[in-house]
Amino acid sequence: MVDASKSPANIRTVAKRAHVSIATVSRVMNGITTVDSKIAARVMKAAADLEYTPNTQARALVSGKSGMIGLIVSEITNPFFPELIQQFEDETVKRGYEMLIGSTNYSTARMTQCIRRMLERKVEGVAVMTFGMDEALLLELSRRGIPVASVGTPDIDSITTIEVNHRQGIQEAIQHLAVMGHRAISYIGGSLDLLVGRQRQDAYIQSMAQIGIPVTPDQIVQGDHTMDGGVAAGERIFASGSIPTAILCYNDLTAIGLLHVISRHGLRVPEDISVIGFDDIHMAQFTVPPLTTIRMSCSTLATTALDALCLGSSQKPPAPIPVVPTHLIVRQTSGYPRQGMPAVRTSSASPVTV
Amino acid sequence: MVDASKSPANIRTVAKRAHVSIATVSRVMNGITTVDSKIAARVMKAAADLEYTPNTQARALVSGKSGMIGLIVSEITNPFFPELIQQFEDETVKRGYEMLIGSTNYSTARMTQCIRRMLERKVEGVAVMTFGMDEALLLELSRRGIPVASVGTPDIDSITTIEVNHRQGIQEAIQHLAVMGHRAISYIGGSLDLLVGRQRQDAYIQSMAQIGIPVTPDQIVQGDHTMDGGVAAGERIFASGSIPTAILCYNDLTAIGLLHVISRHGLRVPEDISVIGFDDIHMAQFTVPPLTTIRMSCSTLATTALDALCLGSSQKPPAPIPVVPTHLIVRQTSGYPRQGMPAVRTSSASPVTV
DNA sequence: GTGAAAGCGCTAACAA
DNA sequence: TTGTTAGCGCTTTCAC
Repeated sequence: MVDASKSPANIRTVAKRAHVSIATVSRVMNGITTVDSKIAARVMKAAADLEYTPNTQARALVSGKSGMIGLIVSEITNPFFPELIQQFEDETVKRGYEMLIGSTNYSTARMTQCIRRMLERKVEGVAVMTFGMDEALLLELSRRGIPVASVGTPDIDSITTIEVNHRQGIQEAIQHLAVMGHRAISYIGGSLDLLVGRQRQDAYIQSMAQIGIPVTPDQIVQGDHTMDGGVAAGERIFASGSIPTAILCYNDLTAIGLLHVISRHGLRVPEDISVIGFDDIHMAQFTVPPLTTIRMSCSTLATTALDALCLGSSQKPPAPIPVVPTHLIVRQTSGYPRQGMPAVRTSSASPVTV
Repeated sequence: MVDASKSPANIRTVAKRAHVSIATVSRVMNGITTVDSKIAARVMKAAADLEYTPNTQARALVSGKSGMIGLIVSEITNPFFPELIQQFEDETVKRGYEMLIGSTNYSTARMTQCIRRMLERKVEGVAVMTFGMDEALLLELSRRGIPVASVGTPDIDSITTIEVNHRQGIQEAIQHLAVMGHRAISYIGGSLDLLVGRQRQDAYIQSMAQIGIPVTPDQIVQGDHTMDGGVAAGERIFASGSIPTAILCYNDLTAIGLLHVISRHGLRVPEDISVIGFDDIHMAQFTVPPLTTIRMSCSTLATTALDALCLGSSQKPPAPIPVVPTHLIVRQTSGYPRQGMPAVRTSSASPVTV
């Protein structure tokens, strides 16, 4: 053991101590097997004694590989993303990479900044999990030779698209509701600026058509993928006076906001209104009552993206578009509708008379 | 505009195009003002034309500064941490750094790995927000000359400790309950392996003593800072048969799990049981009913830690220990207790008549 | 005010 | 199998 308070050991120090050349040290540290095992052992010991860790910067500089993978998410405060990030971190570290994370908060300025940071740090690949992103920015990356895997991007040759089959889960949800007798099923959407916002809304409309109910505009309420947005949308529905028997939400956060509003208005879930979310964040199991929702597996998303980035392998495969499935998870916010319109209860908060 | 698909521009390319030396380019890129403004402009233009971005690796190699700050958190899936990370990201980027994140998941192996990664990447400082961490690991960092700011670490000279005044918020909570007439106030704790777990529990015990109620062992139930832990602890309380009129929880996640259990048992919050959390995660505003909780400001935590890392300034100040306050936020899970024990209701589903 | 040149710590040709 | 050496792209003296 050595006093490491002085400048840390470098490859030369180790070489000297092991009585070999720096090339040999380099080989040993990189697991090149053509080194005599005796010598290798000596080098390892010297490295250990000196607490030597290879300088990543130098290694990156000469090899041109930074050993970092970028992950761009929309907002880290939406619990879905931390769960995704967690998976990502595990996977990247497992593959010997470092994860560089960036969040866009739906702002173009931040997206641009994110991309610039990724470029500067010379990431070896970028996974874009924003579910909708300025195409030009993505092209900027791939134009510079950086592999990009992005969910729900329009067809661009140089970018690996990962499809999420939103349709499937939403269809299951609508049918689940229809089977129980729901007809008045509204939808609180996410931003239509995001591709995923449009996709989920389309899926809702089509699934409704499939059960023979054409959607009217007033059945679609605009949300913004936050709990606050869910609250606002919920309030608008209550204010409209025509309360559906079931509401499908763009995501779980929206649903949680909605549950909050419903409770405030003294109605009960699912007796008065059924609520279905999307994402199946962990929290969904613990809402009151536990949230029926559509699961999108974030571990699948993470591994798919990382695989698509083709790390290790030399070239991208001809890429059959990977598709991530979604499925309905039935918990307790969905149930049989009452006959007719839900009765509004008198409540301490704010009685609504319909 | 130039075809960037070929190898990216470097400092030499730019120098050539601007008809200057690489030293001058370097000066311009680093904002050294001794450069003739005409020349500087020419360099800027050349750089822009070539879409030149300085190579961070090379810069790091020669300067010995990586431009990265490490942030170590316990678990990214506890919403408190993403909120903290968000603040951190904003702050580090604002200060011109990159954030390298690591999560320990309370596992020593992962902590070790985290530290190693930070060391390898030559971070210029590490903020440890795990609220309890192997001291040796922290020393390892500071022994190598890396500034460390850590919350709730025992006195170590080389490490900046950030204190959180858990006591204050918990005292406010207990008094808030006491004033309303609660006497039977239980506590669902976090892991006592974590310093913060011990601190909060002590604060609970002392605050109870302050209102004249010595805590008996059965009033403290062990949780594990997760929603599942909250559920389990709640179930144990119900199973014990002696149900308190109020329960203080180690954190909001625990409280959310507890709310879930209470609802399942057909009791009402706060009429039957008052519940108080800790952290004030954003979600706390949207639970049903909205959660009374103790706020620990994560932006304060982030900026305090970053300031403590003394980035930019040359040396650490003599460091009066920074203290982050906590405060009670009263929402709707706390209220007046009923007289006597809460009545246990027959079913979870059926309407509650009050 | 500007340029030439010496490295930062490492990898990868190439030699031996 | 091992060693020598030439850079990777940049910052930073030190001359001019």
